[in-house]
Amino acid sequence: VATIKEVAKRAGVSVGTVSNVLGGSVTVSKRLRDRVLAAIKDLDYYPNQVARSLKIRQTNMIAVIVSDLTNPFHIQMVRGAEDAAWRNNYLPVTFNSDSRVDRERQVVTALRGRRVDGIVLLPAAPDAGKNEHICALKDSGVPIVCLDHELHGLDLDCVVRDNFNGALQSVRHLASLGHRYIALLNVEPHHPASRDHYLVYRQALSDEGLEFVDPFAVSAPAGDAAYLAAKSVLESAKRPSAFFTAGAPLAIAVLRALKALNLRCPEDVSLVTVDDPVFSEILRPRPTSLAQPCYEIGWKGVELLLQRIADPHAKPVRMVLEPTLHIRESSAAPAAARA
Amino acid sequence: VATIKEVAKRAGVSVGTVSNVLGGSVTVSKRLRDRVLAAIKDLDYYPNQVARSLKIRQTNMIAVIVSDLTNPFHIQMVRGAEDAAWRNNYLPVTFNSDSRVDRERQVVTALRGRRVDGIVLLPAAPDAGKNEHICALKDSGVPIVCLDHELHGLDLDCVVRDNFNGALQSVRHLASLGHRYIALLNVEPHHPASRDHYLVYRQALSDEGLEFVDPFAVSAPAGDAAYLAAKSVLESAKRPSAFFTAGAPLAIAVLRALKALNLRCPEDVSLVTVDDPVFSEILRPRPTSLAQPCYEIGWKGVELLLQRIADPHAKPVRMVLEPTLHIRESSAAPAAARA
DNA sequence: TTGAAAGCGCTAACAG
DNA sequence: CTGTTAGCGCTTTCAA
Repeated sequence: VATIKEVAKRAGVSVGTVSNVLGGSVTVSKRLRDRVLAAIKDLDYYPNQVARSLKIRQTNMIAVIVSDLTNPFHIQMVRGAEDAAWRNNYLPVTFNSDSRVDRERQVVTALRGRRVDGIVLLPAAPDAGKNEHICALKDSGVPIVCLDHELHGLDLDCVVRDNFNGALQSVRHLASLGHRYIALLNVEPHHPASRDHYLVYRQALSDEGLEFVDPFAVSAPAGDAAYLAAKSVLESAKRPSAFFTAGAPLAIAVLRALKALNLRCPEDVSLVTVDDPVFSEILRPRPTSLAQPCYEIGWKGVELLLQRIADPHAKPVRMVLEPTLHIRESSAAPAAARA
Repeated sequence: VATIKEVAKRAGVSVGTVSNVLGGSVTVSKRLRDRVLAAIKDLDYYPNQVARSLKIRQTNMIAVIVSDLTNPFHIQMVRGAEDAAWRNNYLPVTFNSDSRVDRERQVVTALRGRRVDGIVLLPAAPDAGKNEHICALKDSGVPIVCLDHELHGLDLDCVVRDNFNGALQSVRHLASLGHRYIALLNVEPHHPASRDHYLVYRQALSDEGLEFVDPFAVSAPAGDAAYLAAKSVLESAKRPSAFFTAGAPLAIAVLRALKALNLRCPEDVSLVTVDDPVFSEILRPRPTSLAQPCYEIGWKGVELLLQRIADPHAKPVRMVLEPTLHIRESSAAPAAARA
């Protein structure tokens, strides 16, 4: 591989001149510039960014770390972050901690040595107290912005989504359709968003003057447990005419339960769910759902990061992005209202 | 950020000594080593890998480029590649070309400057002739291995999957269950694997002495087109008792068609499909499917790459990995055989 | 404008 | 064993 010195020799100029045609602030005469360009082409020369990084003390790379590459939400964040980085002339390099704190630690350690200019991070352990490696990273002065979580006590820039307004919208949509009894199938109780969903659900019910029926608010991780939970709700004497579910796996569970009970959606029971980029495409009926601003989280995340790089001492920002309700086939007026 | 010089000063030794305790081949006396270690800890020193890379002329990074991060197959390849890289003390950095050749070109160009030690690549344009950037990359001496495709005329190491044995196994499985008429729902005709599937399907039928019925072999991209195609086959006077589908979206289409016609799976019609890591989990009945060795492709890809790095002049290797048939609920003996 | 030269932080001889 | 030093390839003063 050719070096700048070889290019200089072949063009009959000094290395300084080559460096200048390569983008220095100094202008080079057309005559020399042409010779240099020709030499570059002849030698198939690519400037060594490693050397350049060492000299200018920045790498022009930003790292994108997510905790679960198999999670479609995370993927969208990666895509958003990548696009924003490219657009700003940074090279996005992405890493997957695979939800393992030790792997995340490895990545972070490697990155420190590699001198990336900044990191957008979707943490592997958002709640647990095991984040000293992040803390050390921050203390060492590497700009970090946290995606989709706030790290307890770390005071980082972060961009998160608003679970409140979204869930509120969903329940209101159902209420405005005429539903009086709306059930909730929530994520497992210890999930970070679980409490939010529950609170907002109750809030929305009372806003709309609807009765809260305790056994209509259930939660389950996914799969058969969720199916059974949904089924039990639907078998109540006073069956709800609508369901709000906190995720696609849960929506699928409700759909299975409906089928098992010979009920139709949306004719007998309406459904609104937190969106999932994959399942929304294939579910029938097409689910009315709350699209999550994941791509935007990634995008805004690197924008925030770039600001932070530009001004390391600014006050940390907390940005919150709204989901959007997409009304599709799974929600309709209840049979009672239509009769 | 601390440098090796500062560490040396604080420990009262030379930089050479620090470098040696940091992993040089030379041994350092315990006394000095302890002082150095202490200084490193005090200063929170992380060796600058950029400088190191410049000096030793290798970065210890390998790049993983896939064309579609939203594709679960690609994700698994990334995971396999990452794990293999970490295990071999390389830092895997992954990139997503988003199926755009221009983005892939950007990535590849950036990587050349960055001097990654090697690249495993799932090309954005496996068939099209628009791969001079890959060609140039190869000519410049960067080790590359190609995943899941062979690049026309480029003579690279590659690791691909075997579509033959897998499809063969699938049809044989159905035949051994007693099915006499097995339909094929193939991917769209111009898809690279389409022809393979078709050929193997016919081969397998003739191996098993089964009749090939031309209208039973159909193809469609996905969604409603696939649904309609499946439905038309199932409405034939002499309906097949089993289906082999070339992917999860197609399997879903068959399932939808069965439901629409009031047929059950596997009681009325059996189904075997090429596996999909996501859908297999949620489909009911659980599909008998041909698991694709995607994780292994990624893993073996970097192993091959490491060999290539070790011996740049070895003859390129073409490694082919077999899928595995997982027998689940969607395949059973046909009603006729059970009666 | 152009060229010469001093490093960026690290490793690897080499000499002591 | 330890210290000194010459670069790795590039950018950036500083003189000419």
